[in-house]
Amino acid sequence: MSNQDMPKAYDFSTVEPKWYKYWEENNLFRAETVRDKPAFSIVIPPPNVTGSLHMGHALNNTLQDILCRYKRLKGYNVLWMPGMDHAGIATQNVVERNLAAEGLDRHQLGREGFIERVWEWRHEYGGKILNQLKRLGSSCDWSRERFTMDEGLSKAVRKVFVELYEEGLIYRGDYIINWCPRCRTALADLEVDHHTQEGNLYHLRYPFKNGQGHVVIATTRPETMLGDTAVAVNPEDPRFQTLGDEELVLPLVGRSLKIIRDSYVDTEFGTGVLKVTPAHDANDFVIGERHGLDSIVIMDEDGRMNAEAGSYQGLDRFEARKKIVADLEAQGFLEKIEPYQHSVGHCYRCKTMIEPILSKQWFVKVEPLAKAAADAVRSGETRIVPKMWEKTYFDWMDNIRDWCVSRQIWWGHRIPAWYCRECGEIVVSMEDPDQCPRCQGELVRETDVLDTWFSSALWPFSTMGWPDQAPELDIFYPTSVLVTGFDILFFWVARMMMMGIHFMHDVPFKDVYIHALVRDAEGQKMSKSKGNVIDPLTIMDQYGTDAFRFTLAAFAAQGRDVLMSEERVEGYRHFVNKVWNAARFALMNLQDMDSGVAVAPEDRTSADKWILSRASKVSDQVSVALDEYRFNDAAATLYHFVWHEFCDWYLEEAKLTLYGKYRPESRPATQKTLRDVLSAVLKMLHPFMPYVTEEIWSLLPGTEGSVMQGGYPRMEDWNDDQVEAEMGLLMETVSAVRNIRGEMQIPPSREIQLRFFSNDSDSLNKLETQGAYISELCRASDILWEGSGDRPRKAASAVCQNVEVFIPLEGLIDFDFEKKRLKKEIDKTGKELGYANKKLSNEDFLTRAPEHVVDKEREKAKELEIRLKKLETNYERIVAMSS
RNA sequence: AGGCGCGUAGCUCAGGGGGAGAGCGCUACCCUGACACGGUAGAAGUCAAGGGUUCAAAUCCCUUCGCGCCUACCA
Repeated sequence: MSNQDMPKAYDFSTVEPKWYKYWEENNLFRAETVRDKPAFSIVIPPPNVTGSLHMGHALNNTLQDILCRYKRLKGYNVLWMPGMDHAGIATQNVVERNLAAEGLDRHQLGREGFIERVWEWRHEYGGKILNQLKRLGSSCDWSRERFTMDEGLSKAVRKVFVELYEEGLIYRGDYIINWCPRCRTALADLEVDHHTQEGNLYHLRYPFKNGQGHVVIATTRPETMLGDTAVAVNPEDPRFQTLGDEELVLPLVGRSLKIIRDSYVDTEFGTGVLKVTPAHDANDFVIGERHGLDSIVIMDEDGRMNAEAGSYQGLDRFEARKKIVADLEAQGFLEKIEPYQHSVGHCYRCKTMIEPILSKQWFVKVEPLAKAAADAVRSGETRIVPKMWEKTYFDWMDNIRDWCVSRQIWWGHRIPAWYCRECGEIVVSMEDPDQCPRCQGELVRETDVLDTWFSSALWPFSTMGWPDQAPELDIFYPTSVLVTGFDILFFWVARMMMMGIHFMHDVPFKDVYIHALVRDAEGQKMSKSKGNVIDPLTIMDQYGTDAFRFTLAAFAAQGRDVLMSEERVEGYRHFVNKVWNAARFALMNLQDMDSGVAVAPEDRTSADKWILSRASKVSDQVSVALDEYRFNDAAATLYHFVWHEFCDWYLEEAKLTLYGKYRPESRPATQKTLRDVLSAVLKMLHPFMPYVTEEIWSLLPGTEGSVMQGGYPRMEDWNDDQVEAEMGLLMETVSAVRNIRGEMQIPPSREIQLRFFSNDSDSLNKLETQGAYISELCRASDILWEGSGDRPRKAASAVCQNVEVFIPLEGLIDFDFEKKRLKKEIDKTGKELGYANKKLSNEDFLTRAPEHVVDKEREKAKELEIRLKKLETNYERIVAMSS
């Protein structure tokens, strides 16, 4: 393919589709179970089977892909383990909705039938997100794709459950849990979202049994009074010191209530009297335990009142509230209702208001696991990046509560526990038991399934074949890094730490890189309900995957949220196009290149040596940035280098040699330089923009295979500070002349004369050897290298380091304007000099500041002084001219 | 209620003790044989406010104000 086939504008839509297929067909993402290369491994945060790609996924997976592609270039044996999560409640909800559309519900199908339907759904519609990840360019090893409900992972889950049970770290008990009446399941504390909302504080009168008055209690949930088994006051509260052992009568119910003393009661809140409902409030439950109170559950799993609620049985909890309040009022037990704002828990899946209910659930005793997990971070075995998240992690680990792992749904890992009908024995085992080992009685299996996060907690080792012996475990565990958002730090990261350490005796990852959340341009969290969601697929359709990925990387600064806006993506689309056109230029000029030709250092022009030196430094900087997860730095470094050094300066200079205008004999060396630097650029950019770099690579002469093969560019030999300084002066000079041209409104077509003066013959000589560049880049027809001597009288001037340049342009220069321009320069230089001198005259600065800082300041002052003198001389000359 | 983070150019953000930066936008000139998704040049900031530490503070510490987030059992 020649440049004639390369369109002027990069068209991602024709380029992108072919390459992903090529990569997959050539197994370029395949991890090997060999040990002759260093290993680098990442497990993907498994997306939900129900999920579709959103901005969070796009950021998360782009960053992982950048690391994986970068490490592959660096010669690592890379495993990026992909897979999906069965997402218990979410998936069950989706399938139940589909059933509802057919007029069915899951109970009509029965457990087996329903689960079958879920599997059908999973195979037919689930996991479309994986194709979206491919669209994004994710270089996962798809041959190893796993699912949290597949056979191997189910085995791992069962083994972990059984072992923890045998170790006494899993138990079953009555506990107050968060109940979602819509999902009809228990939820872990973490699965409850609290938001403040408007409610009422109801003040109720509870009369004394002896008929002598009443106490007033305050509650936000009056319907729970039906389950009250005591009333509590603070033992320190002076208002209740005279209270004896009188009992109260619970209104509407007639039950006798003791008055207990408990320091939990806040004397400041409400009336200082607390109704105690152990079965429906987490705090009351604790108080009930302390005082040996009865617990009366008054609701069923739908949130309707049960038989314990007497005449209210069958009413929904909110209807019951209305009716109870009305009845209390009618009977004179309602003192007042005041509006009250309070925080109420909602199901994180379906947003239904949760109800705390006492019930029998399975728990993991996590304190010992959490302690080990915290210690592993404290000791540095696992590093959390950025470090600020460590504190959050420790706070949670140190105050952790037991983890309720049973869920009353059907889709998930069914708990491997059996109950004996005869003797009540509980059997937990790897193999399904036939009969009770104690009394040979009939066993029934637990109907609950495990929390989805139970299986994802095992992800780093279950995906690699555990509990079987698998070479992957030896080679790739612990994984190198986990890339994730902080929103699942507790749900997932913390639990993987606990399980990994406990079962693998080693941390699951060496680094945890926590990236930002993606928000919209206003800083709002993107959510469907707010309607501010930007769909990554739409963005990719419009701007191309490479531009999108580069945008994500460029704005993924540590500890900051990413505000996504389309303008930015558009900006980086321009960058992709710039890269494309730089390649187009290169290909036009490399047609006749002899790849085999030997190039000696002296064959190269200064510009060649300069760009090689710059590329060398940039490759180091990008490397260091990526090693430290500073994706935005890496992206910015590349952007600046490619656009503002390679394109703006090098290509312009290379044109002279390539077109035979300057050192035509260096053409082969410049061709080789151009090719080599472009090739290095493609490799460095490849992790960020895989598609366009692969396309250009395939067109570039002298390349073979994929851009991701053959290693990261090694260019340390090209480092050359001297040539960089030389080119620095050239660029400064050219910019100074262009500045004058611009400010003086000298038309670009107008050629000018330049006259250089300097008492430093070395600098002048070096510039002179590059006179051709200067004349081309400044559009100067005539350059005089004068060293010392009389400065031209009618000319604009500039000072660049130790060189002065004059542009004699009688008739074109507005001398008043030149006067103003020079004055501005003089003021600026004078100000800087004053500042430097002030520092240098400060005795404390001279004695206390480090020597190199003082030296630098002295040097600066000296340079500024010389510069100022020259500027002033030139200024006076102009003044003399115009008077 | 505690904890964390953030206030830097018109916008979006880097930087994080010794010369205020980038992208976009804006202004002027230019379709020069890679690119107008482009080129050259330019204007633009009391680095939220106040105090402290230091020879030196946008940067470290404290306070205040504004914004965001996380955690929590005030009925």
